[in-house]
Amino acid sequence: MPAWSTREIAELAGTSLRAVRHYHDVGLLAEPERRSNGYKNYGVDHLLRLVRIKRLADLGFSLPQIAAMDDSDDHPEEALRDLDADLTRSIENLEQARAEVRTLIERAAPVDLPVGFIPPETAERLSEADRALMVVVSRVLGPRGLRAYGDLLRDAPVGPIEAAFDDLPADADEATRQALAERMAPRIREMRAAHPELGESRTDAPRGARFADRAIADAMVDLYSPAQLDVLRRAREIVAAGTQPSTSGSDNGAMR
Amino acid sequence: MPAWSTREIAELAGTSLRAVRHYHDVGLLAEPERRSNGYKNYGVDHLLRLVRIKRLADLGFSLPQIAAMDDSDDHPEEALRDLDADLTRSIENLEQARAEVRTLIERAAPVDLPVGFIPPETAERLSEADRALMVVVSRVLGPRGLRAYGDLLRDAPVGPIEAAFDDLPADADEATRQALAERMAPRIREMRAAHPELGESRTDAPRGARFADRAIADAMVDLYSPAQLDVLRRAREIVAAGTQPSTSGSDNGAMR
DNA sequence: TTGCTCCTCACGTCACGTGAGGTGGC
DNA sequence: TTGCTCCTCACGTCACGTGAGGTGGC
Repeated sequence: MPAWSTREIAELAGTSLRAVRHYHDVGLLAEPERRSNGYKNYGVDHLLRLVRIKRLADLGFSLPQIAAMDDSDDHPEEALRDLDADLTRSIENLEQARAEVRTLIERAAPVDLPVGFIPPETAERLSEADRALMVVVSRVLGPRGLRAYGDLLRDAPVGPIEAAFDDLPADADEATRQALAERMAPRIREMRAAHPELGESRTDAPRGARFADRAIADAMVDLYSPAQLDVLRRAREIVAAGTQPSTSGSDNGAMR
Repeated sequence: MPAWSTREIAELAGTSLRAVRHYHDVGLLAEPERRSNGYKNYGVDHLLRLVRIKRLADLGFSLPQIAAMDDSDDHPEEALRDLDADLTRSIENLEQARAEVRTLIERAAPVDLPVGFIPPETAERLSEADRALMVVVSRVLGPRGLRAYGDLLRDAPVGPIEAAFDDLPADADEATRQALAERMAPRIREMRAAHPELGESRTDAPRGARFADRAIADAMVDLYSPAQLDVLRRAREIVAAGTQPSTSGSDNGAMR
């Protein structure tokens, strides 16, 4: 008469002691007879069942799936095909993640910006505030709007005007701000001309153009100093004064 | 001033409401100021942090790993390489499982027997008891012993003698059992001659030859009827009487 | 008497999901 | 007053891991 202890069948089946008890708890494995001292006494039937459970679990079946299978069914074909599909899905998801991770490594790209949104060289020359703003923009715009902003950023000039804006002191006086605004206005005009699609960049925003506008405006208030915001406002006014009044709402000044 | 509600940043970041609260609970995300009514009021800084958490989590980092990262580090190269290795390991494990599942499907093989132990045609012609015994044997022997038994099973004859053994009534009388034993003895002799490696099949048993012997013997007691066991015993006696006494211990009668 | 094995609770893990029960703003 | 949103517990999920505290056999 076979007389295996819990530890023995566990080792025979290649599982842990706790796993055997867990299978008892969830009703996957019947409890065996006890000896007079209360010790469990497992037989061949338990080992067979346990080996089957362990095998199916190793293949990737969940315990409820194993419980639902007919124990006498040697070859549960449908369940196997379903499992194959599940495994394939899982593998694809992990491979997708790994591909992204490898892209990040190879291109030394920042993890925060969505891959492919803007090239790493572009990301590198952006100020902290600009990059933060880009993250907000990337969450709030639809794919079309995102592409428009990405293109804009890629072509964005980087020179003394931009540096002056980035480094503008919080207490810059009237004259300084007005002067900077006047230097920036032509730039904004150029960018809008080069990227007419920006006007419709918020039409496919997932949560609506209004929400996107407010989010971007709010973010700018948070990310730029009052002096910088004042310069942007002045520059937009100059641009507006020199052209037809825009019929679409605010536009946040075509990137600075 | 930005003023997003919990639901709003959750949707902006593409996470669930509960996830945001969970990140608060585990200290990954600071709680924002409250309005007078106790509602949370999130700002751009929270959104940036949340987007980063979500992004890293999607790539496969655990929350503790994310917590351990320097938030100002744009490109945590070492962590990315570690993650790449982790993902590769996970993918390999799943691919291994999928390969086994596909082998099972293609060859319509029974799930209980280890792949490659015996070919499916062989498995198909075994009796219930024999297959159960094989499962026990497969858990108790080492690779060398397993191979020996696999070879033995593959070559095992299937004819009237085996059928007579399988169908032996539990109340078969003396004469019947003795007659069957005499017919089986030559078969056993042949099998032992053809598979001399069987004598050492238990030398690489992971838990020791004694344990393996006892387990197999116990299993046979469970799986065969007393009449069948009696026939095996008689057949082994006949074999032993016609040959030199074996120096190695019991051998469970070379498969049945 | 001393180790060693076995037993039964029962909490911990991981990243949230899912109500329960209550309150504030329109 | 009626929905709708927000809030805070707090238990559930999944497959066990890991002690805690106690007992039996040599």
